[in-house]
Amino acid sequence: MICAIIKIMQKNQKITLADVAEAANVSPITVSRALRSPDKVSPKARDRIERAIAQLGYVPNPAARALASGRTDVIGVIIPSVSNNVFAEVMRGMYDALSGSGLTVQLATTGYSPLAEEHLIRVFLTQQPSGLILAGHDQSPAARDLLARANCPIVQVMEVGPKPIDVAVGLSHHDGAFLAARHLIERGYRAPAFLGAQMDPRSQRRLAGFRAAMREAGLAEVTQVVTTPEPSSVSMGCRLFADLIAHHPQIDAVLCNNDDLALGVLFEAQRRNLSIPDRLGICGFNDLEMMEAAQPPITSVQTDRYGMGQLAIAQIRDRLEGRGHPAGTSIDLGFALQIRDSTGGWRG
Amino acid sequence: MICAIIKIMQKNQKITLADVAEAANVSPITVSRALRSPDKVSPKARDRIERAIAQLGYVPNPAARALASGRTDVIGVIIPSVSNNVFAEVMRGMYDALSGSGLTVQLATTGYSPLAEEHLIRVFLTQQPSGLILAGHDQSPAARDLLARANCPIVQVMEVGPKPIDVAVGLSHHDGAFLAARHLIERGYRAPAFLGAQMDPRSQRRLAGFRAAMREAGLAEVTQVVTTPEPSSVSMGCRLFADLIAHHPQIDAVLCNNDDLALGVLFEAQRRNLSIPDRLGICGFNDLEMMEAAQPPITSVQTDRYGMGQLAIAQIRDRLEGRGHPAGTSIDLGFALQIRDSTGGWRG
DNA sequence: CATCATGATGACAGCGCTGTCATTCGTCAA
DNA sequence: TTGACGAATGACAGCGCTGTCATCATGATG
Repeated sequence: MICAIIKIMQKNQKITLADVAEAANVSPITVSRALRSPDKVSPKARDRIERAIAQLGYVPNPAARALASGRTDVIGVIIPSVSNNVFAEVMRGMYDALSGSGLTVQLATTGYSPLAEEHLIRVFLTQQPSGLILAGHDQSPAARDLLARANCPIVQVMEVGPKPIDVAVGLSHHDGAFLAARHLIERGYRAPAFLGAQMDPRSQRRLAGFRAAMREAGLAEVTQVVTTPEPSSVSMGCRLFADLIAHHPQIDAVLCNNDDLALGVLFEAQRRNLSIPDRLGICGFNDLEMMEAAQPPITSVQTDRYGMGQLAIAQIRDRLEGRGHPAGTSIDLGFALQIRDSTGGWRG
Repeated sequence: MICAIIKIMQKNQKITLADVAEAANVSPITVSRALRSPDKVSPKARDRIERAIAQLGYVPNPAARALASGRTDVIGVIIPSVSNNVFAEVMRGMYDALSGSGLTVQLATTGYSPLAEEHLIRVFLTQQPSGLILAGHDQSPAARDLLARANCPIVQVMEVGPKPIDVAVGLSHHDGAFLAARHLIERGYRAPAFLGAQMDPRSQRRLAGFRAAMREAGLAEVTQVVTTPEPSSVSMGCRLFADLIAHHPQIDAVLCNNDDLALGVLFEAQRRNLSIPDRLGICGFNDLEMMEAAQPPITSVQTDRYGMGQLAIAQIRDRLEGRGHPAGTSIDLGFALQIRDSTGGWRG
């Protein structure tokens, strides 16, 4: 075996499965099997093969594997944007859940364009992916059509909705915002406003939840809503709030579409010496780590973004192994309103 | 052509290059050429081929392409962690620079482990990538060895250092921190401290820059340094600062390893009613968007993370087209100290 | 001892595309 | 009209691996 290995190394070329086979003195197909389903190869052969692989530093060629098998071991992930820190946590969950699976994530971004999403879905699907992960439920009809025909697990993350294409993992943004808005009302705020940037579908549903709570409380009339299609940021929170308070000084609380905005509102309110939570209540969405650290700590709707990513990958892995939830399942990870000082704190 | 297309569609199978060829009434190889180098195909044929591609919805199979050509159109990107918001901006720059190139990014994370990095480099390199992007200059000797032998462009991002493997795009973290520390001294702070979490090599160099400035000012004796290997976060900033001020109440300024920590320091100082910038100066690193929005706005060392990502991809694209900088080039994107109220503000 | 089931292994072809040549065709100068 | 030349196109083989089926050795069974 040693001399076989030396001979092969001397070729100084890419090490292929055939080289490993030669070194281990078996046929290529046996090496392939040892890699794919080790239990179908005798321990003796397996041992020799493993040793040969280690000594030659063999790494399988995924292109050849994909071509021959028609599968790719690639999970396509289509999200609106990489710089949205909400997705960063989701991605982290995915990468962690991937480990040891031989699967790879292929990330693509739509820039919040449904057409771009449709195109990416089309491209991914022709590539025979092991799975597809999409953000949200608002795929175009054509895209849903493509996806319905797909023969790989499809997970919609971020949100649960009425009709998952296959499996959905997320939460109800409507309900989260509804609960947060109701909390503001319970705390005695009588003129809450909604601040939103980058009004994607999930933001729209949060807004709807806010409105529903206001209607319920008979406050629909006094409610103010300020939104912008521009990306969300802390400075945007400052600007939107400055705009809001300039035109509607009677506002006494703000439900923010996300935590970046909430932090901006906090800063801007501090600049204007509006005392929090007495003069102004602030509530965010997502509960980024910094909400609790802020001064005062900011109330927010906690979402399990890391868990969403993890679970999405886990679902696909389960499916590939014949387990997992059936098509049509929604997994609601829920949310938890984290009540902090910015809305008056916890009153047992 | 129409009836050829109908015939092909009826097979209801994957559309291959051969199908396109049949529909366009040319040989497969001509279709391949039309895709790869359109100028080598007559306009007439090209037109028919393009029409056939559109009507059939043909998408090339990258696995087959990779196998046949020995190239993959994949750029491997190896970074420590996806949840570090510094890398999010870099990634955004990369994705933007990728558009229209047919190239794809394959992201992998090391979890700050040099061994994991070495393994990933090995795996990526055997895959014949179009390029490789690495974070920093601290690859293991074995990894550098592998990389030196690689026959694809390699870009080290985040940092410029003495001996780039191929091309480096970044800045001097030492100098950035040095300048920031000197600024604190110029502002009259006489007992500055350094706060650091997740002390990766770049953080170490920032610390070195801080120390150099302190020595220069003859303040090495009074200097305090608090670090932790744990991940950086706003709450970690609160905790580290609480720890620091408890043991060393004489501290009058803090240079933070990054902006998360700086924000945490701001919040914690506010909780303790330490007035900023009079009782305490705060300086961050990276200049995340929220630094300017904070109350008071926080001084920070601005870095062009988006530009780094963009330039890294642009370098690889240039190289693939035979242009671009020669091996051994370092591109220093520099930094800019953004002086704000948290260190006393700008004094012309 | 013959028969069969079982597990282990191998031969063969082909996945979809592209590199390398060879061939065809039209065009122009001699 | 002929030959030479370049542009356009095609034939062929093979990239590295795996699915399918066939083969072989082994031990269990009656």
